[in-house]
Amino acid sequence: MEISAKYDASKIEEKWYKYWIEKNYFGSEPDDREPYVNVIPPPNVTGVLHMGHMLNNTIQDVLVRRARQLGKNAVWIPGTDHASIATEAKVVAKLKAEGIDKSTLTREEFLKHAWEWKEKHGGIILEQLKKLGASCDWSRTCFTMDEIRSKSVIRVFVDLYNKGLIYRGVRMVNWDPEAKTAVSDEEVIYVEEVSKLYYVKYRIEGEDGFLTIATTRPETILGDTAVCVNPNDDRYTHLKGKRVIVPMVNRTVPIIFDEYVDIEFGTGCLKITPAHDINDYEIGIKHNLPSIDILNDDGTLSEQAQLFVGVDRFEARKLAVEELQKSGYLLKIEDYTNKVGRSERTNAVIEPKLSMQWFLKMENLVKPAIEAVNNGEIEIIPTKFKNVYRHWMENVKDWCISRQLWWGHRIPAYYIQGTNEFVVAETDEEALSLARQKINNPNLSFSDLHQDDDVLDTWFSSWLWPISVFDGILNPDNTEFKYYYPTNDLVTAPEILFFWVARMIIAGYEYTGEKPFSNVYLHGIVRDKLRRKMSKSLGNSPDPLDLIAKYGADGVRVGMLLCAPAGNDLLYDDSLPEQGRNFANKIWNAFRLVKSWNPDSTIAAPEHSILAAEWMQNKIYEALSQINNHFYNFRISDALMSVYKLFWDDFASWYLEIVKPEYQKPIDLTTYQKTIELFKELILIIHPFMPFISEEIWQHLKDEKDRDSVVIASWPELKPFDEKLISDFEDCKHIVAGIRTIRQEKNIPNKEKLSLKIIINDVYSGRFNPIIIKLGNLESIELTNEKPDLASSFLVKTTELFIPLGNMINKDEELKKLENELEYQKGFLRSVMSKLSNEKFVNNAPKNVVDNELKKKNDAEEKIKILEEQIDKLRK
RNA sequence: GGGAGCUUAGCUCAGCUGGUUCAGAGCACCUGCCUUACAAGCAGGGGGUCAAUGGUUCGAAUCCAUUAGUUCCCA
Repeated sequence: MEISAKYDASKIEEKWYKYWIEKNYFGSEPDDREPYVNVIPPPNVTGVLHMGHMLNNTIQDVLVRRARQLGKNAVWIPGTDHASIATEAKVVAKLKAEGIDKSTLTREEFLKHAWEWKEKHGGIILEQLKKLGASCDWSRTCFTMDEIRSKSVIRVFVDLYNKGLIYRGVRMVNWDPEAKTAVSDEEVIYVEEVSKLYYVKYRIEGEDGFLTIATTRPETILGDTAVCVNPNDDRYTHLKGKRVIVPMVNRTVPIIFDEYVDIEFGTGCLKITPAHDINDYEIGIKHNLPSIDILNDDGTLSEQAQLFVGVDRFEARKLAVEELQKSGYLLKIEDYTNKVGRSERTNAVIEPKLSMQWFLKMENLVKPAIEAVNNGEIEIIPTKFKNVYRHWMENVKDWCISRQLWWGHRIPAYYIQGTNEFVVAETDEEALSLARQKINNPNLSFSDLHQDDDVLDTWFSSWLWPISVFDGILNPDNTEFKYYYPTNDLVTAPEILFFWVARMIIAGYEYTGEKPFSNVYLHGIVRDKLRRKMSKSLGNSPDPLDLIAKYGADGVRVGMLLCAPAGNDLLYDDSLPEQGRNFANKIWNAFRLVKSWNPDSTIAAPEHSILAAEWMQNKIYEALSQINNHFYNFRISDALMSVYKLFWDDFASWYLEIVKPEYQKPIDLTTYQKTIELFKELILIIHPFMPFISEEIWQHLKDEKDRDSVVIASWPELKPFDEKLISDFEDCKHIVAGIRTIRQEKNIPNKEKLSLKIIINDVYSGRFNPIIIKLGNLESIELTNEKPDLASSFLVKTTELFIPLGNMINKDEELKKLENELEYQKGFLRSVMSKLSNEKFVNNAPKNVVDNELKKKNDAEEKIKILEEQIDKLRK
């Protein structure tokens, strides 16, 4: 069989993914095994796969595949999120491009377009995840707006309302004038921007004097209802009880006194616009001021502004400045840097705006969720995020859950026309019946009811995700929910710790009385080399599918993981997937080598091969114990690094080099079979990280006893390993390296055989001498008491080794080498002695530490003695 | 303004409750090799006063304090 020297991932990935799906290896049904359950953080229906998804889903897939190999009933639930604002914006834009304005459509017509759009684009990411090798149970794919999930959301809303936890109220909200909806605090991004600070004079009523205020938003002067100074500010105490005239609109408003005002900032005099600033709003309530809302929903000025009506707020700012300048009220303009809030979705500047919204009371809901993380029932990894979580939860504010959009779950509140009453119900029928009771009118008809026009925040559906994917809200007694819930590991980015994770924990305790998952694993954000976030606008994000095509899915997975310790950002660079691809190629070539061998049952296994196999087996168990431990601690990149070194360094560079037969010579059957066994164990450990190449090779190596696919084959069982044997082999490696170094120094070709003399002592076991002979290409190893003449020497621990080289020896060079080594050892001994001669150290330090220092002392003295003898001998 | 974190080799990071050879890994780098599994490779090698200062201790990269730089969260 002809096997390519270069591993070509593109040839096999699709084939094996199809095979896994056909065999339904990723499917799961409740049974008597222990379940292992992860839910995908549902990607947005508007999105396409980006690097963040690659990292997130690679980590999940590694965890799920390993759990499956560990014999658990593993299931990974995929799905998507309807993303109210983002999707509505996309659909509006698409319609606009087709010449259709949203305002000309009815709600039903618009939703029809939205669903069409969703059907067409909504599943793209999930399809792309298959290319990555994601082992999701696709038959369980959910969508936050499908029937079960929608009904669950409505059920929960009604329930919380009936519990008195949902209320309707006028509040200052973050208004996105572009999307024309309120957004939550978490969806506002504050960025420092350069703007201007305008100093404006307000005439004091009935006097000639002025008060000067400083503002960044002169257009809001039109909505001023007071001017405020600090009562401790001596400059203004004489103004008590006076009023000022607001420029442009000539309204008189009171001068009020409140310690909120910072005496140092600006002029120490603050204009108060309760309708358009959260702090002003609170002062307004405290001082009983009226609110004048000068803005329309789209960010243009309203009738109430009196001036610039219908003009956009930023244009109005310019006009206001001109007007103030003309009338002489503008004193000066300064450059000023302040933080401006922008909508995460539309990037529009957020307006604080008073409006009627729905809120969820959080105060009591968060309590069990705080407790669960405090007492470790839910672990957050890395733990530093526990603080962040606690801080947010303890200062949580009521959640504004309504959005002025059409795409989403419509709020199930029905207003009874002609009254100020409303009812909240899961269905139209129930609403009607409740409404009839409420106003005591049995003749009320459905046409007298009007359902709230708003929809719920998208997070109000995703916070139920681990429950609702198993229909646990509507049917809490169903078998699947009982079997699969609570889930195990939630893998996501720290960005959505509050948006999503915290709220899922809250919902978990409120609706199931249990945690929704045991571990929250937060990974970093994928950035470019300059630490910039990957973004479309910067153009610094590679297309993941291109990367998969170029480096193979396995290569990309390894690349993402190698550099992604928990909670640390990943600085993406093409060299990462390249390293992954190279690793795949290494595995491939090791396979090619083994495949090329011709086993011969008539040959006896050479001693070096038997020893190598024994060592390799122990080494695998040693590594496996580390790898298992890394997994236990969610140190996925460390686990991968251990696998990488185990395969590349130990198996390929050492083991295979030892057992490799001479060119075109057959290999003994025992070694051949043992090599295949070891290779298979390695493939099993590699599989979670590199599913495709591991399957390809498994298919070639497996025999009748083995499972049909590596996907369902068991993770190797950890067995005890011989640490002394492993450490003896380390000595053997050092000896081989010592020989190679001498070859390189003296320019001795590998083909030329050498001999090695080892001075007999109590510590050197000689156990791996046959291996040293093979790898060092030695004629012989001779154990002796005589230090030979004309030989190059080196030390491994306290064992002296010599390679006789006759007249190739340069005495001066050898002397110099030995003297350098001697100097180093003497210095080392001095530092050890300084510890040992310190009485306090000897008396206070634990015995094992002191003993260790004594051993270091003895070793150093031994080495010094050896080196001095060698130097003496050379000098003679 | 409040809070949290980070600062260890050129880069990205390990280093658990202070004490295994005056600190490890991967990548990068340097030197020599196209040695029929792999140049997407092999063999060998160099490189860090652990941000600074002070303290606790027999002993500090590790604990404490201060300072500087930096990132994030909240307002």
